[in-house]
Amino acid sequence: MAANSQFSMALHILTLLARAGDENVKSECIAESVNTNAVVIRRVLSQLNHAGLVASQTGAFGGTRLAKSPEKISLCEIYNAMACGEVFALHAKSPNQECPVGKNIEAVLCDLQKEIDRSVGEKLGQYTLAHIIEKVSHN
Amino acid sequence: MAANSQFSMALHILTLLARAGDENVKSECIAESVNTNAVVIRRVLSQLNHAGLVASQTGAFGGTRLAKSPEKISLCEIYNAMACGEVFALHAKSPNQECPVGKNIEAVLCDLQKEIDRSVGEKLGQYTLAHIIEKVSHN
DNA sequence: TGTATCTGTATCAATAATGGTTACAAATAT
DNA sequence: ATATTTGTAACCATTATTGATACAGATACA
Repeated sequence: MAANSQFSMALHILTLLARAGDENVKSECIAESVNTNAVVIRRVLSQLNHAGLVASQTGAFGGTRLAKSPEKISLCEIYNAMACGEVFALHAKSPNQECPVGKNIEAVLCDLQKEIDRSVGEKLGQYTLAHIIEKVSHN
Repeated sequence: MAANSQFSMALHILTLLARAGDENVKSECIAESVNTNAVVIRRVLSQLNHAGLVASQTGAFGGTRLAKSPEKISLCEIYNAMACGEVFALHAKSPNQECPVGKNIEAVLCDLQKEIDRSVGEKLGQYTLAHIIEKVSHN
């Protein structure tokens, strides 16, 4: 497949967990809603775990639940947890350093990239998981 | 290769064209500065052509030059010309429509995606090619 | 203690996107 | 006419994502 849909999956998963409250939710159960394989879900959950957004338990009656309340989880946190990368990529191979443009363009692009990424983070930071849950419930 | 660096290449190319003024620049010449193949450059130029940002001439002494002054080319126009897609992707496969979350999450994500993309466009729209040229020259 | 259950992760296959390369038709200046 | 240059098609290599199987380790419970 092509484009990275992990952020979308993460929002879907977190919405499901929020609705389950304190209950542990199994990856198999989440996979049914997302319509994919349970391992794909566990891979996303692993990243959300490391970011401290969810808590998982192994063993019988194990599963995953939210580690923070939905109001305290910003979409920016989720986006960063998934390490989705940047809005645009820099040159694949370094440009010709003997050309005045080639020599300087990388630094300029890098600054621009950081600014755009920061802008996306700020925009995402305006919303929390609670907002998403509310919109999903109102449709 | 992995990430899409066409927007970076486009900015590099347009900066080179701006410096050449009225002169036609050959794809081979641009390729040397970008450190890639001339066909890769012509592929990017083709998109910039369709967007009306550059004008190309075939034949001997042909090449490409800017179609508008750098002050009148916003980074948003360039970004859109490259059709780089979206900041994040929606679900690869449609979620389970029998699940209340699966049924509604797609529309919510689609709205969010549009809002984030619009935000990126606005941020990029704050700059023009002239800004990039100036920064490249000042380093 | 033994069993069933569930996570975490390694591994492999399938698909798709990007970039690099060669090739060649069409256009154009001289 | 000839040389030059663009515009594309076609193909390959590399890489990222997703999907799937397998299994070790953890855990609840009888």
